[in-house]
Amino acid sequence: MTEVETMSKAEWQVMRIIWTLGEATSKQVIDILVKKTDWKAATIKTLIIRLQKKHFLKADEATRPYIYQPLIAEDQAIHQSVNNLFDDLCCMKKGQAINDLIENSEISQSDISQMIATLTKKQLTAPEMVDCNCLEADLK
Amino acid sequence: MTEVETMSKAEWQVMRIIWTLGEATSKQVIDILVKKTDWKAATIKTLIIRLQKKHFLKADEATRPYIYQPLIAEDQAIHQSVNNLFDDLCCMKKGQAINDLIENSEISQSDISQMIATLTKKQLTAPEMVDCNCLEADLK
DNA sequence: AATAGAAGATTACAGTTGTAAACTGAGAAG
DNA sequence: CTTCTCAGTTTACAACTGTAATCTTCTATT
Repeated sequence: MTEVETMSKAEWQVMRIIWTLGEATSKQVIDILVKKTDWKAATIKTLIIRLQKKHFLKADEATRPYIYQPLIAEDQAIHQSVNNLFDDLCCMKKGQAINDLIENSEISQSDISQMIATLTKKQLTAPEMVDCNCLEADLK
Repeated sequence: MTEVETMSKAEWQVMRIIWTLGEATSKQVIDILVKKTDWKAATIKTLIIRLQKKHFLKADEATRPYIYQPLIAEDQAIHQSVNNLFDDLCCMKKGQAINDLIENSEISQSDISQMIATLTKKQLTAPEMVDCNCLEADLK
């Protein structure tokens, strides 16, 4: 049962293009993705249609090559995806997972400063240990 | 085409139990997950079978209630899942995504210190800006 | 106006996933 | 030895995904 509509990996690639361009025609999306992947134009069209059905994208049908616009902000979509994944992890492992991510990602100076600030603040109230709840029934 | 076998969300829940216990019988897994979710025992059995087919789990069939053991380490599985997700994100957005994660996760003192250390080291060589490659063909 | 080419819509099809019932075999209980 | 029960195996089925071909309908061009 799909409580909340989710974006598949392939659909995500389409959204990235449109988020970055702000809005786009199918031709723009297709041109870029045909270079970037092995997909055929028809595949990309299918993805665009599915994204509309899922309400992640809408077509401005005023003019003829439709102009597709995102119905969800990139930041929000990222937040949802990342949270969706982290919700599955053992609480105890999240810190290590994030550290791993920091090590393996290219991050700008300003984002690093931001993170250090966030962490420094968090340090004031952080628990000595976080314990594993993998065997417990979900509260709530 | 599935280059690398992946674990579905439901399957992940089964693995969590077994990782945490080290090894387990199906009954142990079922008892815990029946409390934790709405799944029926049969559903959990299916998941165990699929995990075996995917080589994430093996059954020690020496004794009769089989004893299931993980064939992949939790840390490694987490690393793979997290990377798999982050590979889809716009490079420019990863820093913010990680920061968001830090804000929303419960993290222990020692993990925080570790992260600050990682970040401090990273600061020495981090770029001023990371730029978006969403519209570019994949290099490599 | 006739027509080609592009853009959008419809149909397709196999593999994965969520979800589970039904069946079977082996050990426990009588 | 027979029978019940539990664990393990098979089968099931719809939704979602990856992947795409085909069909239809505009729009621009001759």
